[in-house]
Amino acid sequence: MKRPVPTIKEIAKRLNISVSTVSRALHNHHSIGLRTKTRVQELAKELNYEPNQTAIFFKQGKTFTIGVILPNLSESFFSSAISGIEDFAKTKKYNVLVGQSHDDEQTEKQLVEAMKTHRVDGMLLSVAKNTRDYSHFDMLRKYEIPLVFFDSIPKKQDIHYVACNLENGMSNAIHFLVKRGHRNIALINGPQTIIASKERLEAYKDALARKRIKIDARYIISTDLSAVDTHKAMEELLALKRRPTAIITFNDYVALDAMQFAKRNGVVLNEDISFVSFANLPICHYMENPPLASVEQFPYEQGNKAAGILWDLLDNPDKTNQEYQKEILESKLVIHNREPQHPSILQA
Amino acid sequence: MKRPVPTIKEIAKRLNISVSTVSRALHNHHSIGLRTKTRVQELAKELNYEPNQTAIFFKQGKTFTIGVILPNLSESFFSSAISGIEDFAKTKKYNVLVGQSHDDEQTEKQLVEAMKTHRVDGMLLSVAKNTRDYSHFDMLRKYEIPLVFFDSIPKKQDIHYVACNLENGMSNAIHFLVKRGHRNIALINGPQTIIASKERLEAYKDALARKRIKIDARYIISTDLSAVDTHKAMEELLALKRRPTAIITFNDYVALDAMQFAKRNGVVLNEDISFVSFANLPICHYMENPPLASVEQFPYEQGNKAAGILWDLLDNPDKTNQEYQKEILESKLVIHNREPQHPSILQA
DNA sequence: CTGTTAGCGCCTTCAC
DNA sequence: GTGAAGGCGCTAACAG
Repeated sequence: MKRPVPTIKEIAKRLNISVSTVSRALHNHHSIGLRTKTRVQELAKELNYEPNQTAIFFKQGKTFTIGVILPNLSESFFSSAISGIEDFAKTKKYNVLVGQSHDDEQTEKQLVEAMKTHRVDGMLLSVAKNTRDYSHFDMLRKYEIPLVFFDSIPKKQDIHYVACNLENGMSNAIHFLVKRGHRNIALINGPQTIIASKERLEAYKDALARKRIKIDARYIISTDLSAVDTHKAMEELLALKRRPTAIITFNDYVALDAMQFAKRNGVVLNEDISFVSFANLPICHYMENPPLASVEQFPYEQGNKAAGILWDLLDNPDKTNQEYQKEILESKLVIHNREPQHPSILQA
Repeated sequence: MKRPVPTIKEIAKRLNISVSTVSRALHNHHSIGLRTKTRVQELAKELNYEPNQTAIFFKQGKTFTIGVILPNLSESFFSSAISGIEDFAKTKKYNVLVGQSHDDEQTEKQLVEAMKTHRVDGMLLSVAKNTRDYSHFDMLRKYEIPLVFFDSIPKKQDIHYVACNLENGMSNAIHFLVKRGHRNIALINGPQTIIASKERLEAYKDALARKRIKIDARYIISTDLSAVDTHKAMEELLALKRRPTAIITFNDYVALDAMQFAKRNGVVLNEDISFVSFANLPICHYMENPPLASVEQFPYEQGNKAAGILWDLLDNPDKTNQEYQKEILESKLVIHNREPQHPSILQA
């Protein structure tokens, strides 16, 4: 025979006072006499009273939950980002619902739908690689569910977002390489359909131009980021008469694939060809010949800021469809040293 | 001037029928005439009616949300596990709340508390490395919130859990090494305080015994899993007169640290000393000299099964404190080939 | 200072 | 086949 879960009603009955008094007493409302207040609070403690959140969610029309949809937690970029989000959410007593789109548009849409149904107060989203249609984002707007993008941003007006400007990082990267005597610098880029590739490409061109280095179209290759495609790209580059002496890759994974291929084809890594990439994965610290440097994109900070913007929107719902907040972090080139930065460990 | 969000009340008013009729019509209740049913459903569609989940949560006293607390999403083990959880949850229309304890007991407790407050229907948890006190788990039991552990299990009776039996994997590993002629096989283990270390140690001893190899205490070293501690362990091992020719490490990260140290000290990896580890990180595929093999612990499956058990408990709440469900997967040795298994890519 | 009351959206007896 | 009414737990407007 278990006692029913205590409610304010229960407390009220036991104390022969009204529920509203109990409610106010529990909230330390000033209009409640000290005597009753303490009586209520003591009984509440004694009964292990805890407000029923579902009732409060209902009443307030809020769930104190934000939804986060991102491509893939297995990428350290995103697991860092979610830490940034989580840490912010914690300070605001918000909880975090996650969903992985696995870079699939359909899955992304389903997740958006599921989270809308669950009535999250707002959402953070990093767009899946193959998402072309943005109707689910418009839908959220119609429902006035604030949405803040981070890292992977749709080509779309009037959105809130946090992203990392790659120009600076790319410019640093080129500068770094040129200073080391490189003039033949290739770029293994991602698919042309995604914004991130465009940005890299433009930054690459700009940076070379500023160094007065002529752009060679054969040095610029788009891939779908798969290992095979990267290998093909490398094959092309290695076959060139004027072989590049340095290669900048879309991200560290691509760099790994590229380097693996190069090595198998007799290239001495970072001597014959130097590599620089984007993202700065922790595993680079374990490699014998990691890319010489990576452009850091601050995932933790992006997540954290995105959550901050969302928080701001939740606070001022009117803003949601008015002023669009954009936050742009500056990327930065990180020269790799070989000392291992230990990734957080233990898996038991 | 925006219309209010449509409710069944609204629909009822417009159709001049009662809310209960609307409610039943929307649920396809048999006692509702076809005419009214379709009228209701059409209007509902037209108004874009959607039931207010928070109201339903409230009414049903459920949130259709499960909480997942794990040490660290940055470990690929856990990001796989969460995929397993997410995939299961999706089939049951459950959502997943996540929290990272960062292997800290206090954080873990706070997360448990926060999720309890949020009224998750149940929780999945992988215990933080330094958690000694289990009062938060008992607390959940008192609140009758079902809890299923996975991977990292507390030393505690009467719990539901999914774990991976390391015996098989360890036995395979030893067999693998012995077959290659090794007799001097060391173990760099984790901290003695955690169960996972104990399991490994016992399995190691058993497996050696079965091979009739005498156990040398100097071959067994406990570390706190940090890089420095691993390096120290390696130093000790390398200093032995009878140097080990093979080393089994607690996990891949430890293996990486150990190998890095060994290499710097002139050891030719996997020739002078062969390495075998636990976990099978994807990055191993990119290494020039990865551990020869890893004991796979099936994180996706563990997460998936744990979610399944939780689902079962949610369905039969009486079970929660009665039959304790334990699911034990068999670990398996995976011989590394060098072909890259591409980790899911893109970060833009 | 405290109590009364209404109502959030939905579901579910119970009654017609 | 349909409607009326009550209630889930909590808050807040209004009334003393």
